Amino acid sequence: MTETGWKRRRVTIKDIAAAAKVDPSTVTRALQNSPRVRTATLEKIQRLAREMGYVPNMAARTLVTSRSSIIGLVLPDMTNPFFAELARGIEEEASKHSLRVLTRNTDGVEAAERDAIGFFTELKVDGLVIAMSRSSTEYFKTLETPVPVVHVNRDDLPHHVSCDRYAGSHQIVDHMLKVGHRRIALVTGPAGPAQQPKRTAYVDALHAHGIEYDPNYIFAFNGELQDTRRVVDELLALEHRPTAVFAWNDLCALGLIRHLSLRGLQVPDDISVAGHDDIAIARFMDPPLSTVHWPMYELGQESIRYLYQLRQNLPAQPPSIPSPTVRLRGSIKTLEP
Amino acid sequence: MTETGWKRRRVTIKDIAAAAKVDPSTVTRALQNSPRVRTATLEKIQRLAREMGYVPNMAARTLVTSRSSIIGLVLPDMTNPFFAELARGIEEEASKHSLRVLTRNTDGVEAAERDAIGFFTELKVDGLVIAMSRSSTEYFKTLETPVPVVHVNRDDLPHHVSCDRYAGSHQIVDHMLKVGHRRIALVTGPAGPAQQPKRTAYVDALHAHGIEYDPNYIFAFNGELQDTRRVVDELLALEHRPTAVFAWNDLCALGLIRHLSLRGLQVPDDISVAGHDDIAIARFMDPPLSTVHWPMYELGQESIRYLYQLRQNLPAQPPSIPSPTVRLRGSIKTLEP
DNA sequence: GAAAAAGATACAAACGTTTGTATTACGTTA
DNA sequence: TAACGTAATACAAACGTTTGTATCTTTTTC
Repeated sequence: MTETGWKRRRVTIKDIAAAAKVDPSTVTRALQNSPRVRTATLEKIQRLAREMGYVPNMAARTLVTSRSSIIGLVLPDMTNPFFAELARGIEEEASKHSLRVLTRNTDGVEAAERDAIGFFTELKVDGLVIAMSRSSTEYFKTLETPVPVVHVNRDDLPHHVSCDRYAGSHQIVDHMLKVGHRRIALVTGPAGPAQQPKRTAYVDALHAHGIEYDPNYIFAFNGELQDTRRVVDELLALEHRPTAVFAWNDLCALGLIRHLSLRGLQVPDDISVAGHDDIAIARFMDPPLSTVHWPMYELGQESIRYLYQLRQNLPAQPPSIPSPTVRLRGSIKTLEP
Repeated sequence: MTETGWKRRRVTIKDIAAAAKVDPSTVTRALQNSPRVRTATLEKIQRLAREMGYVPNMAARTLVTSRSSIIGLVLPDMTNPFFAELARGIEEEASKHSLRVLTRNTDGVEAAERDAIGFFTELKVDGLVIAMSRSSTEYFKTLETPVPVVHVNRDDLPHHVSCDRYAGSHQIVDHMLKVGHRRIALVTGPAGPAQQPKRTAYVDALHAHGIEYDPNYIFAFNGELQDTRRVVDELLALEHRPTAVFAWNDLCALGLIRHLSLRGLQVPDDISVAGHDDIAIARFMDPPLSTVHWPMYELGQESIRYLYQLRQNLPAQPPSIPSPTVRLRGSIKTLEP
């Protein structure tokens, strides 16, 4: 008749109630520090709960309150450092509000995204953070979730957290122009809300320096790292090879640098490269990557704060995130003036 | 009296029961394709459920069945590509069993780890995958979780999924020796189960080539990327500078290469570097990193399969994962013989 | 054609909380 | 000291499922 190894029943509120000779409802209230219960009783109950190793049953609680203290996070791929950073920001901030985060990857597939949203509503999450979704504006407009939703990097949707897509890109292209580059290639990524502002910034910056933009210097990158090889091939096939490239993002820049190197071109001596996002490894690349710092971690934090306000029907206004800034490191070369 | 915008009550099993003129219990059974209900009824109910937009209430289900279809994942930091890969493997495999994955980061802090485990039990997860935990063997041995636990990369614990820590390391050091290196430095990481096997493999490989290992060539790296700078400084301060370095992991290698470069040493021409883990960007580094491929994705998958067996009390034996293999790329130079 | 077997469905309790309301106990005031 | 207000606690219903058992039908068997 040994004690250990017995799969003993979990201790519930009723057990505590019995031990304290009190009604279960009183236990609940004591546990949430309600002023309705006398201090002495409250303390006794809390002590008992601790001693007996009480651990609340979330399911039961959720059933009656229909809130789960879970917030759902939908993103393309957390393996991508860019999103991983977001996830950390969200998690950190969520834990301050004692909210938990459940993450689903969608690989940018719209169906997966909708499925994830379905799952989360089923789970009665307290809120939803959706990052970089591919789904259409219409879909979200008609979507009736019983919970608040905050979108990250989707300026076109009602409740979003984002920052200036134009400014950073403009600034870094402008910088390249200022240090003497005249032929600058732009590598664009898969269609999405980030597409247009970057392109406009690029064109504008060129114009401001009296340069007409040349469509031949714009390359479409499909988002897969391997695809950078093709881009490099095309880029080097140009009659007047660009002296600088503004890459879709840092990962893209990484791939470009790699394949340029394979083709015998050193960055930045033979060609300059700028990235976007400033993922953690950017500064450890060789050469360290000059890039636009996109504050994913902070965006994550803000999205939770925003959600939190929304949740209690506060008159929440979209948080304002400072404009992204340019981080100059070693991958852009100053040309002779 | 418009329809839209009304916050209408969620449809429950009872609603369907009413609509189908049948008992709720029959609806439940129909929904889980029980043979106890007549085919005609079953189809009617399922159709109704679809039409009425029924979505099950997880909380209620969990309350009565005490299973949540959620499995908890505890890892140090999903921002780290190494663990991100694991998470994807787990998620992918879990979704095949229609299990969902909830992730918590612990930053390698033991307290955070225990808290996470507590939270997950509270949530009544169906299983727990714990990766690279710092907590002591004793803790886990005495830990009484009501759910099965699988450890990733913890060969010392009862239920684990891992692969040969010795083989890959031995192989890559052996390779460096074979191509002519004689002074090979080892960079070790923070204490953990991976520590000893790597070191032993290193020492053994040296011995096999008739070389006595020199403690001065072993460097302790604290796991923070910035710390690689110090390591490089110490390394270069050596009287007889090593011609090759076996780094703790790929990220460490990245940092080392970076700081070596800052000090004017090119990899692999001036010094060779080998990594460990083979994270996604390893092949895109400059030079592409020679490393030991550690199959985190597969380990993730296996951990779920294992968990699944454990969960139904099958006589589950730890899955066997093939030994990690060496991926030779450009970061190890062949010296003159 | 009656009894037995099987098939289909209904009943009811349970899971562990939370919360609005009812009740009791205790001071306070007139 | 009776009436009252308030503080503390108890009662009971509800949340939406699941599941063992009971009941009612239909089919099979002799």
